[in-house]
Amino acid sequence: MATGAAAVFQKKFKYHHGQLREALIESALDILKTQGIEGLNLRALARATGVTQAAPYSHFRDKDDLLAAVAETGFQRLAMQMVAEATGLRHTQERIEKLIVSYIRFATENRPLFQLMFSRELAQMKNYPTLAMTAGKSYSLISAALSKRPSPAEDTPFMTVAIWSLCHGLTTLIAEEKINLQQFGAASVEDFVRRTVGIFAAHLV
Amino acid sequence: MATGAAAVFQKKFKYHHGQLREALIESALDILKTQGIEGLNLRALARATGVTQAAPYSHFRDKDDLLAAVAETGFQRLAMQMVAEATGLRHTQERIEKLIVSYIRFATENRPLFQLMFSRELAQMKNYPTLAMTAGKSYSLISAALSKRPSPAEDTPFMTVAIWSLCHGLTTLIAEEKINLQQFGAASVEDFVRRTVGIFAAHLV
DNA sequence: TGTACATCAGTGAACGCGCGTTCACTGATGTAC
DNA sequence: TGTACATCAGTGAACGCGCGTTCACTGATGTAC
Repeated sequence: MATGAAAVFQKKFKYHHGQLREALIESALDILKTQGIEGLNLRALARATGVTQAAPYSHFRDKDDLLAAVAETGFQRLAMQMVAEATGLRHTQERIEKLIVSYIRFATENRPLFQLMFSRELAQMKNYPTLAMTAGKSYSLISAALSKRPSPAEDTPFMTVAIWSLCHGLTTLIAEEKINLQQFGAASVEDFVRRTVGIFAAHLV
Repeated sequence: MATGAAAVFQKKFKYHHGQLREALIESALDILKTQGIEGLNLRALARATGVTQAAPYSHFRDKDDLLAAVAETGFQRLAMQMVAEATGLRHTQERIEKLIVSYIRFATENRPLFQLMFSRELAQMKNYPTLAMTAGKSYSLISAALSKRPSPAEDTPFMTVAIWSLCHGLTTLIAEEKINLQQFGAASVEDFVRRTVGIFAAHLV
């Protein structure tokens, strides 16, 4: 069942798996990709990882615990992707645009994972402090880009929420197909974001 | 179980209810308010409406059908509230601000309903054309307000998505408690929105 | 270097419940004559 | 105006399955001596 990266972790013929925790997370990401959130249940997950359905309980307290770990991996990768794609861009507007484009790309290319990351199931999990921290990384990237402007104004906090909300709003609406890029005659996501964020240009110095 | 408005529709002692469809939707809204989405299942719903658990099937094909109807009611009320609160405001910026404030208020005061309206369960329902139409009403309100500017510029379409995304993004982030208004030293939602939307001011003429 | 033993990751099977849905029925309503 | 009958909204009971979780167990691993 599991394909690609997850297969690496499958050592079917050893009784002790060795890195089952990582393998489970990887399989979960696979399942999300191919079957969506609805397809992600512990039994299917165990099956895909080549292990009994009780085995995950050696590594995760319950399903929530596992979902939290999967989501956290998602947030980490999202932040890493944003950092990687925006390296070298020091001009504020360019950098902000790239960060947003990266955010949108991540969401559209990993839609079920993104849905999980912002699902209400996960929002209820107050007991996962590292999750909240990791989730804050992408916000920090945008926040940092804005506060390093040559002439930061006193409206910077509001500018930051505005850009952040714009980023997240655009992304969810695009990912859920409530905004259709083609209708705007935009050549690409880059183009679309440039023209949308451009409206803030005066404030981006 | 059902309280308030829903109670009106409860006629426990008549075999034929008479307006069960409306009563079910009303009870569903009650349940959402008190128990959240997780608490909304057909059995509990029937119980709250004072009817057997098979009764709803005379009015709704299946659970999805019912959820769609509930969500549609939500979209209708949202749009109505926005219209009502923004009546008389003709200055573009004022009107936009009021529409956004109204949107945010609706979401925070009807959080589970709002969650349902934008849930992935609902997003999958392509077979409910009236639902999609009703869902578009609040977008139309913002779009209309912007296109009626004295000097509409050619960036109006992008302006519209930007404002719309800002509106929806702010709202979800506030409703899911990922943005905390107090941290911004904003006196009220109105104040917060004014200062956030204010950043677009130059473009709002 | 080999043996005894604690540890614990994984097995296999079963529990149990929440919940959507179905089915044969019954009671109320309204319309034709 | 009263009676026969079709219609259909609601009843009561049961089906069934997906899925999280538990439990007594077993096989592998590593450490002390």
